[in-house]
Amino acid sequence: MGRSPCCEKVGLKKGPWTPEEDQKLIAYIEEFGHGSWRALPSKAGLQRCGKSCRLRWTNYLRPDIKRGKFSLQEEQTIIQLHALLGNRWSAIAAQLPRRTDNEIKNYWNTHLKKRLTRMGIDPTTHKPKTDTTSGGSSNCQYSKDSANLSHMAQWESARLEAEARLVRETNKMKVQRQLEFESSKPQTPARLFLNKITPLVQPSLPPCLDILKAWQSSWSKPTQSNETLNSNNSSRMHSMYAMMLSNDENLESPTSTLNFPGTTLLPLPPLPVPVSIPMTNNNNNNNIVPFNQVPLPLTDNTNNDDEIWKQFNLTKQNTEGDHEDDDIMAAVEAFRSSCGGFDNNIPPISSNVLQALEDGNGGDHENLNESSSLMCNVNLEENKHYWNSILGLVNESDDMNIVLG
DNA sequence: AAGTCTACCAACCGCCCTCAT
DNA sequence: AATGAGGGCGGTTGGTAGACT
Repeated sequence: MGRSPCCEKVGLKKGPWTPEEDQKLIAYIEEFGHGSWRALPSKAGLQRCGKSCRLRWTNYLRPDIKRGKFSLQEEQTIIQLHALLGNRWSAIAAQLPRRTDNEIKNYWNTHLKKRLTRMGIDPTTHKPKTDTTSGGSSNCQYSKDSANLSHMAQWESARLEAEARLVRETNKMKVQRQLEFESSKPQTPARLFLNKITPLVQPSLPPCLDILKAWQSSWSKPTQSNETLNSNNSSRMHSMYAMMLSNDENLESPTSTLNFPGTTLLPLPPLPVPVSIPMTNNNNNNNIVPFNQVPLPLTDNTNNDDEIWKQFNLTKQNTEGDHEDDDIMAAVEAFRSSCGGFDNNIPPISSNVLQALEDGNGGDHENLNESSSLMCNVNLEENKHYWNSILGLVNESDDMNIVLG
């Protein structure tokens, strides 16, 4: 026995909304709020089902929706989060202020997915597609490049997950404090959610700082060992190919500190010092901060990633076998140790992303330890090679586009 | 100019989850 | 515990506009 339909379908209009219908819906909601969606159409004088009204409002009519072209930063965020969360569009949307899950989903399907595919990356797994039908040295080189990309992705994935856990750990303490604080002052209005989020006051922090910081660290700092890289474990790819993918448009981003200046590899400029975002930005929010804007609890702008991973490995040894989340917690501990404690002003990350991470999308935990040692073993020459390889891949991709186009 | 193809995206559909009863 | 309402979510469809032949 199936569910009864949400409304009588007979006589109800379907298809595109007219401006008059939009106006009716807006006027009603602005005056009375949506209340029960099922009851709304008749009250508002609309020949639509409640579900249709809800979709129209949440995906199109809400005043706090940002429309138009996605920025490079947004693209990067989508790809990163998709790699972590898969097709959990609502969770991804929660990290992109003023974008709806539907819009992100469409953008993924029509733009990003194709771009990934064109780059030889499986958009589902975020792994490089392996071509077993052909051989040759160029393919060997490509495999190595892909492996390097994977290793970078492992690092990023680990960082993202560790960050999320780190912030959550901090928030457990903060929520309690905040509740205590809130109970001592008048209640603020509940936040409106755009797919459960609201537009946020953008902090001045450069987006994706965490990832870029990690990149800069791995790039700029020679490491101690020359152990061979193990390339058989691929992981998810994040912003490094987001930049590659964006190459067919404009690599210059107002927020990116990374550039591909032709074929010349230039040192990356120093990143700004992370600034703390106040726990309560503005008055009425749930302290949700875009995923990519959660600052690392760094106390200065020195490069401490190597130290982090040293600490990580030490902690890992001490906690091995305790829990499936040991890797993450070890990383958290490493952060904690290297940073000299938590920054008390770290904002929380939205719960759905954290939940998604916890729900099993941290499936690469087992790679964390390996990726840590891998990253520690990447030497400067290999990093140079890595970036040159990316340039090569990007150029190759462009050439292919020209030929195919 | 007309027909066809392609990309885009708003909207729909059906399943799932939560909550109240 | 079972049931149903309400709403959220992700996959898919279909209309439309622009590009191409």
